[in-house]
Formats: sequence, C-alpha cells, structure tokens
Amino acid sequence: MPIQAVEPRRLYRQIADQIGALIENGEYERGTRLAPERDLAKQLGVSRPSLREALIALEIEGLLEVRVGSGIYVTRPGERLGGVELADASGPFEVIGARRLLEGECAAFAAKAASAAQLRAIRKAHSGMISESRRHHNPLDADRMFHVRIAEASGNSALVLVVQTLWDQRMGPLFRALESKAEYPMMAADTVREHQAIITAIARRDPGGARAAMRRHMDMTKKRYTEEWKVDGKHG
Amino acid sequence: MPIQAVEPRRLYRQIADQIGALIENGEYERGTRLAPERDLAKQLGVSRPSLREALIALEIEGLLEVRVGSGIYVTRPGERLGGVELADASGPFEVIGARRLLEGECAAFAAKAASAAQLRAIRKAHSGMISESRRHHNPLDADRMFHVRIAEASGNSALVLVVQTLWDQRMGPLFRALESKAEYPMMAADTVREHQAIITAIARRDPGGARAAMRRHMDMTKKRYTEEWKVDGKHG
DNA sequence: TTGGTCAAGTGGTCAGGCCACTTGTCGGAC
DNA sequence: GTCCGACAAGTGGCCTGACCACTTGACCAA
Repeated sequence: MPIQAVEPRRLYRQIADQIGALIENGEYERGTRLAPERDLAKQLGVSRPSLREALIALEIEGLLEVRVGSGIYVTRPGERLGGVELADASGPFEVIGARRLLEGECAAFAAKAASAAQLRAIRKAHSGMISESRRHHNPLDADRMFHVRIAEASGNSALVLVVQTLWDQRMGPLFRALESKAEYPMMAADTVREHQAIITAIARRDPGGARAAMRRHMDMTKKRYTEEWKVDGKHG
Repeated sequence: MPIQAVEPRRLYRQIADQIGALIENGEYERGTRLAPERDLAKQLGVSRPSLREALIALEIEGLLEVRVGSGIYVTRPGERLGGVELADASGPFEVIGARRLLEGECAAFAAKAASAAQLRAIRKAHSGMISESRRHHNPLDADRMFHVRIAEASGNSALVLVVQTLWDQRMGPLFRALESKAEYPMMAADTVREHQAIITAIARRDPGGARAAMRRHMDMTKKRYTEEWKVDGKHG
C-alpha cells in the first residue's frame, strides 16, 4: 500500500459535504427552507461561524441561497437518484479527451474569427511561455493562458469558461501526482513546438488546420502523460 | 435608466472581490504569501471571521490555498494582462452555441457506449420531466438531469462536468430575465418531443443520428429564446 | 552533520453578543 | 369590510476576544 499524505479536512468542508450530500441525495427539494443557522449549528455540534463558512461554500457551489432575515433555501435539487455512479474527480485522460474535442473547435473558430488584437494576445502568451521555460520557471501558467486566449479568440465566452474549467481540473489529486515529477524543460520544448503549429494555422486562417494542430497537441500531451504514468509505476 | 434591484452585497463578497481583483490583475504572483489573517483583516477594516469567509470563497474559486500554521498562498496567477476584454457572464446564445457543439458529441458517444443502466437512467430522467410538466411544475430540474445523464453515458466524467457547468450558467442574470416569462407548458411539449428523438437515436446505437438530434434540440432551443427575446422587447 | 527541542507565528474553532432586515400579525383609519 | 401602517418575533450579518493545534525555523546537544 502506498503511503498517502494525510490531509486533515477542515471543519467547514466536512459540514458542507454533509449538507451537500443531503441535498444531492434528494433529502431536500428545491426551495426547501433549512433550519435557522443557530439551530443547524447546534444540531451539527459546531459553532455558528463554522456553519456559516460551510454555508458560504455551498452557496458558491450553487446548492444554496441565503436570504437575509428570511432563511436558507435549497436552489439546486439532487441528481444522485437513479444515476449510475461515476468518479467525482475527472481523471487526466478524460480531461484530455474532452479538451481535444473542445479546444479543437475553439482553434477552428479562432482561425475563422480572431481579430488582430486577439491574435496578438495569443502570440504574447506563447512568447511568455517560451521565456518562462527558458528561465526554468514553471511554464504552466503561461500554458494555461495560451489556451484561454485561443478560446477567447473563438468569440464565445462560454467556451472560454469551459476551457478554464477543464484546465483547472489539473489541480486535482490525480493530476498532481502525475505532474510533480514531470521534466518541464524537455516537455516544454515539445509543447512550444506544438503551440507554434497551432498559431501558424490560426494566423493562416485555416480552420481545419488549426483544429488538426490542436488535436495533435492534445494527443501528444496524452502520450506524454502515458509515459509519465509508466515511469511513475516503475518507481513506485 | 431602468430601475435596478438593489442588492446589498455581503461583506465577504466585497472582500473576496477585492482580493480576487488584486490577484487577477497580477499584483501577486503564484506562490506569493499574503499577510496573516489578523493583519489582513485590520488592513481591510473588517473582522477576522468576515475575512475568513472571503478567503474560503476565494479558496473554492481556486485562487488561493490556505495552509494551516503556515499562511495564505496564491495558487492561480492573474490573466487580465494583455487580454482582449470579454463579457464575464456568458450570454444565452453563446452558451447554447457551446452546448450544441459539446452535447452533440456527448450524445454521439452515448449512442456508442451507453450501458443498459445508463440508458435506463436517461429514460427515467425523461419520464420525470414529462410528469413534472404535467403537474405544471417547473420541469427545469428534470431537464437538467436529462442532459447530465446523457453526458454520464458518454463515459467521460470531464464531459459531465462541462455539461453541468454550462447548464448552471442559466442562473446568470441574462438567462433569468429571459426565462422568467417563459410559457413552460407549451415549451415543455416541444422539448419533450426533441428529447424523445435523442433517446431514440441513442437506443438505436446511431451516433450520427444522436448528434444530429441533439443539435436540432439546441437549434430549436435557440429559436425559442429568440422568440422570447422579441416578445420581451415588445413588452419592455 | 544530524537530530531533537522549543518558541513564535499562524490558521482553526468557539462563545456570546448586538444590529439590520424580513415577515406575518394585529389594530386603527377609512 | 377593507386597507394600510406599526409592531414584534425570527433570522441572517457582523463583531470582539479568546484558546487551541499546527507549522516553521532557530538553537542546542550528541
């Protein structure tokens, strides 16, 4: 059994998960009013500040709505009932698969519609990534920006949102385990080359080429992950 | 100037927005440690509990990481620098456009890979929507579940995440204005018919047909929004 | 050099309190 | 009888002050 990092879950997280589970399991319907904060805190055996932190977490996650002077209301109903269970956190390969589909189209749209300023922004992000990796910094931030800029150039802000959401899945535990040992300088060189191909296709106003270049980039990323995975397996 | 609903922003939101803006604007680099909670609270002129609520909000939004006994660290860098500005909230038509692309592929994958249980879950969500609208309830929850179930059947949990994210954009202000006047019973009948076509194609194991049916559904939804928009314009 | 100890700094949590807002009720004015 | 304004109870918003647990780095001894 591999040794795992112990991570003491903070109280507000435990409370939020508990209440969240109740909602997701359909214990409360949409619009239901929960007990007052004071009572809820007493029932859970925690202080009101801790409960409030949990409520804020659930509010941001979109499950609850807090109305001053009135109460706490459920805004989103559960959806666990009758569903086939699925892992909560998306695995690296699933994310890559989704990005291949999505960002391929983003690149195609960008090739069709990018303004001169947007093209400049893409190029700037790209050169930022080059200089970061030359300085042996972690180029991940610049990498993220490159992809976001392309999504922006597609002209559809919903696509930008989705690209960000998927990228930020990298913060999950599986990704972290995978990327902690990555050899950035070497990987970055390949990544930069693939990015360059995408930019060229977009600048050439070649939607099909841009799509293909983006998909190739995702395929190569997947391959790099696979190799990392294997190496990791040997070591551990 | 139209009269707007005054909505007193809660303190933690104001604080979170302020700190969030600092990060987004690139004032802090990734990994920077912020001032201790006590000092930060004093600087902002608020109490520590309020500041803590803001920090939790920013933590959930992925901008910060709080390490016990150590401090508060920036995890995501800003990206406003050099970008071409874009509306924050995605408009209804942008969301529909993104969903057309994405969920079309989800439906195609589902037609290829759905298990018997997953197909059952899709059908159950669909019949749930029918009964809801018959009882003149708002069928939106059941509608959401239908689309989520199809994404689940695609076998890629990252796609599920994305479908949920896009759907939940409906909670934004523009959508709300659009949907508040919608005639549910009438719209629901069309929606149910289009959903039925999607289910049929998936059950037939016809990826192309499923994709086309889903895209048709999105096109029709867009059309319904357009009409709603016009009606709304006339009234207002 | 290595390892342990200790103290300062920092986040985690709690208790109790006061204020502002919402909501429903009740009584008076018409 | 109807309407409307005042009042009070309930509820969330926010604050103060305190104590505990953990991290971190410095210092000391083997």
